[in-house]
Amino acid sequence: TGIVLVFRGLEDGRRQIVGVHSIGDLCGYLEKDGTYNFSGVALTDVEACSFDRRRFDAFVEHNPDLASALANDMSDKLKRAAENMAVLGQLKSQERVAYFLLQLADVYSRKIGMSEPLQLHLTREQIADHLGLRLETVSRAFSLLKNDGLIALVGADAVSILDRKRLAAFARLTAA
Amino acid sequence: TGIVLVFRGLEDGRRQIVGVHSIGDLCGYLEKDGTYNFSGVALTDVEACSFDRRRFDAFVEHNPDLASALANDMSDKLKRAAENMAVLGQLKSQERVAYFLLQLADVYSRKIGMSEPLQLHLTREQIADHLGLRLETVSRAFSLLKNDGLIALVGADAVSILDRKRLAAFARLTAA
DNA sequence: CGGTTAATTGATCCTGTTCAAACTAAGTGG
DNA sequence: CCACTTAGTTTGAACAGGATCAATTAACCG
Repeated sequence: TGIVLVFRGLEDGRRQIVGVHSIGDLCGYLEKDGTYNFSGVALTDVEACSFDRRRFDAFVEHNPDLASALANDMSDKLKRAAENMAVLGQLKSQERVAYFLLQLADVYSRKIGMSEPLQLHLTREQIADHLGLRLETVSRAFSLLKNDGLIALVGADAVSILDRKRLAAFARLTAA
Repeated sequence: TGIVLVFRGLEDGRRQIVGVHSIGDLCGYLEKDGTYNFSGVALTDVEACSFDRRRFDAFVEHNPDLASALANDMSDKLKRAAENMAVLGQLKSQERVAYFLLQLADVYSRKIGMSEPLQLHLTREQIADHLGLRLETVSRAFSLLKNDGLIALVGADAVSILDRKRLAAFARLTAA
């Protein structure tokens, strides 16, 4: 349970949030050698299960079903990662924010049965780090989308999607 | 053998190159369902082996070594993908180009024993699509790096790295 | 050698950054 | 209960890095 942010940081403080892990996600099991290339922060209280690497691998080896589930998970992460590259490389600020919201809505509806309005759990700055923008730009994007009637801001940490269709059209790549 | 570009395209022509596959790489084996989310172009003549999906999976199941090799490959791709996100999200044009060159040099030295000067095999536009820039910006970045004495341009499709140290310092994230 | 494609360079414009100020919401202690 | 603090958000104005448009130059090939 809980939400964990995985990110890559540069020495000068810039950082890129690389994944948002929540309930049921595998996390950090990808390092073969001892090195961790990414850092994580818990945003909420987190409950996690940890496994001994060797024993886990051994167990997987004898459970083809689990192995293929893991492979699927990886392949899914990879797909998502590639998608995010397209977002970071091609989309402009408002498109990125629109995409982010749809992605989030998708995760929520899949993990927990749809909660409207959408709880962000992330500050503007964290969203910005995720999307390769500055917090001010994210804030402006929210305002613009609100003025266009696509979303509504509920407090500072929640959003309602008012016009999903148009929002999706806005985020050229459809999330899911 | 050969070089394949994997990319994600939007309807309006923008596209993000998501991976550069060359000799020995697995390619496109990640789709569990029938859907392909990414496209590929062969830059050079390509020789590839294709396998029947079912039989391949079955074979993997009985070869733990192969299975773990595949898992390693995936995990490596994932690491690289996350790294690229940081590049796309945080670095500025010249840093991206510097990173790209180091990454390329690394691949070459690993796959083929170091070939100096570095053969790009990509047009400025393809590099731009890879780095989330425009071809003009890439060209300017090359020029600037050249004027700073970090690299030398050999014809239009090859580059010599003159000062690897400083170049690496320039690309805040070290490739490899 | 001429013709074609890609690369370079220049000038202008626009998006997002940066710096700064004002505003909001949620605590905290008197 | 209310003034005061603090962290986060919103908004504004000036600036900068890339994008875009356009023209020139270089490399390649028949």
